[in-house]
Amino acid sequence: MNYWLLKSDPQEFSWTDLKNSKNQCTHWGGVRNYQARNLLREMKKNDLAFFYHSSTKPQTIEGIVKITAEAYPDPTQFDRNSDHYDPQSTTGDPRWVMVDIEITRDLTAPITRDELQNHPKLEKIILFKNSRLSVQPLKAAEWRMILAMRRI
DNA sequence: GCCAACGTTGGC
DNA sequence: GCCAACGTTGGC
Repeated sequence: MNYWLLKSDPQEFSWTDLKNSKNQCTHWGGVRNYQARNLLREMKKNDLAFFYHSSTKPQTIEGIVKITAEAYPDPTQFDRNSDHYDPQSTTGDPRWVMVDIEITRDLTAPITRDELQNHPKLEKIILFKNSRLSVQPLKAAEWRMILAMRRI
């Protein structure tokens, strides 16, 4: 079992959008960064991830999702009309992938970036090293410490 | 709002 | 293959 943090700009796709999606499930893709792509490929079914709102104030962990489908080609890379269109990617050798996620639980309240930063033992998480990375792995211990910030 | 950091692109 | 230039993101 692996643990992750997935960043989403709520103006593009928010936790509320996910809640309102059919079966509270969605494709999670549009990633066009190799490091993030490689991490997506490492995801296993039933891995858990925090859903994190980026590019907003305050930035927050909104809830927990489960990986329901492992990496498969992201169709938007072949769609000329998509913002994520990549003319250099081919169906024979697709460059970008997505996974499927589904809500497993809400938090009692969102956890802000400030709260994470003030936690004495979370200074090593990737969020504070490379805050721009849109898919971030978390150690099991880190995951538990973050969860413990909300008694759920 | 500014600017540093990051990742990508392109000229050579 | 190097590195300058560029666009974007995010910390402050």
